[in-house]
This record gives sequence, structure tokens and C-alpha cells, in this order.
Amino acid sequence: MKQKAKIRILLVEDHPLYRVGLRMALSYSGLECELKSEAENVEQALAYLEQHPDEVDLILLDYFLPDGTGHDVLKVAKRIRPDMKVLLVSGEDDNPDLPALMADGLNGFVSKDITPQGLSVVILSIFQGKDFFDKDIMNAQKGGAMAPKLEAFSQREIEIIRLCALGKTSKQIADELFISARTVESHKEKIFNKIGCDSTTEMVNYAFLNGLV
Amino acid sequence: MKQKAKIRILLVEDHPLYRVGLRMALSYSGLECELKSEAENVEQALAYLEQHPDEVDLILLDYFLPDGTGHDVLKVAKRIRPDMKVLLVSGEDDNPDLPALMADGLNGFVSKDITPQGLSVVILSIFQGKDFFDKDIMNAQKGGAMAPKLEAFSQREIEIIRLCALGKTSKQIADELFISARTVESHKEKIFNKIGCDSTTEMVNYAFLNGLV
DNA sequence: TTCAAAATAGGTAATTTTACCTATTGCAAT
DNA sequence: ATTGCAATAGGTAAAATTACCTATTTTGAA
Repeated sequence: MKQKAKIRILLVEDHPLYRVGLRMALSYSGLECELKSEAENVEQALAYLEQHPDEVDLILLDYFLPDGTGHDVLKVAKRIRPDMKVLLVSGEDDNPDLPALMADGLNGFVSKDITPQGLSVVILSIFQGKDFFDKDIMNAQKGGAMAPKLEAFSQREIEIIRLCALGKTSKQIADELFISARTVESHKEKIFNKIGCDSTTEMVNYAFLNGLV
Repeated sequence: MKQKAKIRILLVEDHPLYRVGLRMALSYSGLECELKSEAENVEQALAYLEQHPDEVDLILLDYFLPDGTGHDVLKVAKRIRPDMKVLLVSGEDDNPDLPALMADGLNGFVSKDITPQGLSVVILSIFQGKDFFDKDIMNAQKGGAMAPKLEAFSQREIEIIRLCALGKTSKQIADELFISARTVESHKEKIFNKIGCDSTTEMVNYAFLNGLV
């Protein structure tokens, strides 16, 4: 057993300053770790993983990257080596699809607001096999308009959603689409049921948060 | 002339990791500077400035802070010592009101994406009297849906706008803020008049487009 | 201290939205 | 051909929003 082995880490983060911050957090935390490499986008991360499949124990991963998301990195990493740990460091506005990430084997996520100390504790815990999911983020996502499954919208429904998000009333939308206001309302009811909300405003919030606008 | 004096810096940033990143960027940049203190919110920043009005040459300032914005710090700092330099480090989603900030004497702003090297160049340039405004951010703001004048909202109004944008009804907001639903409705009417709209949905649209959410 | 703005709250009537239903038509896949 | 969904539309009653007002208290700045 390599009990006293250093945790070999790959850092994937596009903001240079943040990268420095994480690097320093690691080196001053007292954590027995070794920063194997840093990547500033999906491409670099995947290139490193493919060339050095057995040199990384844990990936410290930002969600939004210039050429994709942390989800892309996660999927490939887990394919290359399923026991590789992946810790997502999520900014407050990233709003990643956590259920999907967890389904793909994510081992943890923490907010970018975490302290260096907190981060090292989480890394160690994950390395030892105990996944860690920041409960504040879980709650934030449960609380807000969540994406249960953002598929299932028909063309017409998306059209309605977008027009609603522009602030139009059912009547205005009806006139614009040459249909009855009652039909617009029918569409909205179906959308509400799919999203799990009960007002236009919540639907608009969902639309903005899920990039439908 | 204290030509070779160190630049005395106050760092105001609420994210611990980012604070480490900036701190390290400063110390490894070769810049002749001295980090006098760090503050993680408006209150701490103002407290330091009031107690040590003559010990800071430049404030490295985040925009969004837990108890206010960098703008609040800027205004007080310039009142305390008009020749104190203030450099705003803005995240991509901060969308600060640059004209207003510049009117209040802001000396520069850069993106959080800046490299440590870039940052030290900007700090030095500002210290020597040459203001620096990242042109990418200027352009982004000109291009995007701009707020004609996003001032004129009171604190309470912004609070109401944000809660509305989360999809809450007047009743829910009232309960959350311990006020009457009629008061919430009064606030909303005033907001509608300022924005020039006549529905919550339009207001939410405005809020998202103008970075109020 | 005085004045203006912000925050508070209410009345009333018109309008809109929403929930919970049913129902018809057309089209596409099995 | 039948099945199923998308799109269409309506009835009705309850709930919420909105417009247009007035009015009080608190607070901050001049």
C-alpha cells in the first residue's frame, strides 16, 4: 500500500490568477500532494491525461473553460481511469448540472469561495475515498429553478418561453404567432409542469439560467 | 521624491482563494510593493482606510463584495485621500457601471483573467499616474445590452428586483422581508416606472440583461 | 434642523394569470 | 392503420397583478 504516497494532482483552470491561488493553496496547506501539471482548457487537460494516464490521482477542475466544460474533462478522465478522482471547483454562477456530473462519477465539488484549508481537507477526504459535495451548492440548486431534465420542450414551447422571457403577455404572444391567447396559456401550463414551476417569472428565470434566451 | 518607495497596497477581495492568488501574483511579480492589509468586505476595507488613511497608495479592489460593491469602497477612499489609486479587478459577470465608477475617480480596471505579469504592469502604470482601463471590458459593455442609467434604483428596489427574478411572488417576497405585500407592490410599481415597463416579467428580463442578477 | 427621498401600507377596480379540466386536428412513427 | 404527441382552443373559478391614487414614518444629506 502506498500509504504515504503524495496525491498527484492535475489542475484545470483557465483564469491565471485563480490558478496561482489554487497552486499556492495546495503548497501551503501542508497537504502531501504534488502538482503534476496545469491545464487552462479542455484540450490541454485531455492531452495530458492521454499522455500520462497513470500519473494523476485527482483532478482539480474548473467548470467553465474556454473550449468546453469540466464535464467534458470528467467524462474522458473516468473513461481513461475510473478510479481517478475528480473534484469540481465551481464558481457561483457556473450552475453546472450536478445530477448529470454525479452520474458520470464526479467525486466532489466545492465553491470557489472555499478557504485553502478547507480545500485541502476536501482533497484529502476524496483521495481517501470519501466523496464530498458542498451542501450549500446542493441547496442553492434545489432552491432555485432547477433543471430536472431540460429536454422535452417542443419547438413551439421554446418559442413561447423565449417570447415570455422578453416580457410579452399571452395576448401579445398570441397576436404575434397568430394563435389564440388560450393556446399560449395551454403551452405555458405544459411548460410549467415540465419545469415544475407555477409562474411565468419562474419560467423566465429558468430560461435565462439554462441558456434558452 | 520617493522614487524608490514601495507601492503600498490594500487588497479587497472576498474569495479566499482569489485573495491568495492576487497576493502571490504581487509577491512574485518583481513589483516593488508592500501588501499593507487585506479586507474581505466593504466594512473591513473602510475600517482599515479610516484607521490608516495615509498608509495605502493603491487599492486592489474586487467589485462584488458580501456587504456591498467596490464602488462603495471607491467613494470613501477618494473622499479620504483623493490621490489614492483604485484599481478594480472585475470578474466577467460583474458588469459594473464603469461610467459611474470613472466619474468617481476610478484609476483603472482589469479583468480577473489578467496574468500576474499583466497585473503588475498595470499597477505600476497606475501608481505612476497613468490610468489603465481594459479595453476588452469597455467593448463588452458597449456591445451588450447596456443600462441606459442603471442608477436610480434604491437598495430595497434592487432587493425586490432580485427576488422577483428568482420567480417569487409579491406575497413570498413580503414574507421574506417581513413587510406587507402591498409594499412590495408599491416598490414594483416604482421600478416599473423607472424601467419603463409594465410587468414583472419585463422587469426580470431587464434584470438579467443588465447584470442585476 | 430641515428637506427630500426611501420605505412603508392601504383602497379600489380592471386586467391577467393560473389550475384543472375537456376536446379537435394533423402529423409522424410503428 | 393505429398510436401518440404537438398544436390548437375553450370553460370556469380562484388568485395574483397592475394602475392610479393617498398617506405615514424613517432616514440621510445639506
